[in-house]
Amino acid sequence: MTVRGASVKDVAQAAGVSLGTVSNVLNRPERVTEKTRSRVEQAMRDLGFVRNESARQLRLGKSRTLAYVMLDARNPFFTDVAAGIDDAAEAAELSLFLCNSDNRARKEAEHLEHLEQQRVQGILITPVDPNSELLETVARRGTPIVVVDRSSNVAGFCTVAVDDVLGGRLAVEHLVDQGHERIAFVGGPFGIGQVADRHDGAKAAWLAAGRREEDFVVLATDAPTVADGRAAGERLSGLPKGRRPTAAFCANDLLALGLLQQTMSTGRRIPDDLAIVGYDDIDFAAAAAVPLTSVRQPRQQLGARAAELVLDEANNPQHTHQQVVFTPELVARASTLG
Amino acid sequence: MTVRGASVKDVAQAAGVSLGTVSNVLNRPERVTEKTRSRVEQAMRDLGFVRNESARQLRLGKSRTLAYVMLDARNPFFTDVAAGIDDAAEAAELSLFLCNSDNRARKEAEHLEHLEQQRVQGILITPVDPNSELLETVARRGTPIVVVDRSSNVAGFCTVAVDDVLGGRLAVEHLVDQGHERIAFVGGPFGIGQVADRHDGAKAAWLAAGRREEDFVVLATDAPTVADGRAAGERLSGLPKGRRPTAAFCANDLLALGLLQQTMSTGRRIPDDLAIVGYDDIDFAAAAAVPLTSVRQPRQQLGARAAELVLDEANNPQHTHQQVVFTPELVARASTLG
DNA sequence: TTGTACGCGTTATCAT
DNA sequence: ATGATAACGCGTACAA
Repeated sequence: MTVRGASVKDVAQAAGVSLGTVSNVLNRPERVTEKTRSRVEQAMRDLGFVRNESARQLRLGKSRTLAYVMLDARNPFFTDVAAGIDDAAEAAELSLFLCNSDNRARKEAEHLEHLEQQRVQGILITPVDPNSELLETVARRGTPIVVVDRSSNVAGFCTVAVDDVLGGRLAVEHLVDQGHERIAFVGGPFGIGQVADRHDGAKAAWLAAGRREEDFVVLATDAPTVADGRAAGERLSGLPKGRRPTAAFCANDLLALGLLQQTMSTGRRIPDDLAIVGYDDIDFAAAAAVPLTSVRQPRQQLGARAAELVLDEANNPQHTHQQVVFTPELVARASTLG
Repeated sequence: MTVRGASVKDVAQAAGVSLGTVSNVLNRPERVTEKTRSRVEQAMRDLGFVRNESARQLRLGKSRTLAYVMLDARNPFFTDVAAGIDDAAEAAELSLFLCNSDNRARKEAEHLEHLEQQRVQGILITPVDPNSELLETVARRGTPIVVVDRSSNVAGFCTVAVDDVLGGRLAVEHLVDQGHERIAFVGGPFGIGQVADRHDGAKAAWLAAGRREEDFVVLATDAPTVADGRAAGERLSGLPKGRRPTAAFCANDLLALGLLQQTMSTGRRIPDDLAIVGYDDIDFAAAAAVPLTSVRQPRQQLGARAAELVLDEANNPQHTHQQVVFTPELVARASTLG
């Protein structure tokens, strides 16, 4: 019964109606008699008819799709952002496609170009490099773009970000308040803007508090992952006791959780032997064995707001670009509170 | 300079060549003189030309896309599976789009239909209900489908799964080996096949070990999340000491981590006061403060194998459907080892 | 290199 | 209410 790739024509023929009627059944069912409509629908089922979105889009000029190009699909922070976007997309009756750039510029570029060629309604992206030319080019060519979780020097699109410098500052001010006199910053690579900003805010706060530069120890990691957090923990343990920091601020919660686990597994206690502050406040942070103090970003809101902006650009001719900056917030928990 | 939606025609005109030549520049650049080619390319840049994937696809009949419809994009297990798929997609030079059904049949159906209409090369899916008619229908209409992490009674597509009944059994046999005489199963909703199978395997193993049915306590949860794991922990604490299980097997690691955290936060010790076994062996499991014993599924392999199968179905006329079942493996860690 | 038929659904027009 | 027909959107492939 089923025919590979039945078209509207085939359906019309099978149902004994004209092509226009089939189209009406699909797009304006109220104009068709109950009886003929059900006959057409039966024919569609019999033939296994599937509307060809390409042909449709070609005619209509736009798709019903939004896309989010994620920096790291395995980091809960980004999937939470995606959830915020998804809610907004659903409300607008669009489907959301998630693409993972996996922190690689090449893959990101391929996704961007592919999406652009698909004529998606808009692209949300947490880019490897927010100042990349390609972003600007794609925006200029006409696809609405919103950069999520980064601001950018480049014009041509909206950005929705959280003030990472401030976040770094909040973390360190908290540690200073707790009386720490030597701390570590754990994070990397510094090519990731979020990491660099958090570091800069942290260091500035440290110096502003009158602490010494040499008491701000930087432990650079290859990637902001749990595994690297554990590795950083091993390096910390290796330091002579006198030079060992009493607290660590990690560029994200994955690093913090790795560090926390490594520290506890060697019998040291948190926060007595080492206080830890993370960043992002992912669900796993509060659920850690020693609940993690973390800098919270409004991640779902970040996504939702970004989606709003991209839809506005897609639909509102009066749209003007804007840079939204949310304020992070420190959530103090047991990992720093004696 | 940039014109909204310049087409090959516009480019041809601007470059002073024919439409066919532009097409050649795009698809068979070697057939075009260096000189005209660069002239055409310059025109493309000037006009901001973007290839229209719809028109292309319409002509070629297929897309360069693979899609994975995930049951829960926020569960690390599924993002790990997605990573496995992504590697395979990349090797085949296809882009992978991730869609999140968020465990809702309606959303899943919309994604499926949309993807089908897009004529994606294949759909990988961890379905809400592997026996749903829609899956079979989509497969019958011609889109290659592979069901991931579930087997199905329905014919018409390949499945790649892990033996969840066996997984449940391994978990409980381990607990029996450790001498536990009363255990809890934490999981739900039971409408999720994975949950039901793990429960069934667990219970069967318990009875097979000669333990009593009433010593197998079921704590049903609303969702397999960290928050629900914590809630289950509170219910456990509420049981009178004599009737309280000494071990818990959780339907996934999220539940286990929640339970672990709640237990420790009330000063009880793991595994002395409560032994815990999780399921999936996500990265966070080993990184928990008390490293979690868990049933490991080969999640990246699961994804990679599924991608292979869907590509085989898409490209090999001799393709025959197959049901692949991987074997899970218990990874014993401190959360059960005294 | 060029010209042109083609893929397929949408929409409009005129006729029945 | 439905039929018949054609123009359209745009890139591709192939004959000339």
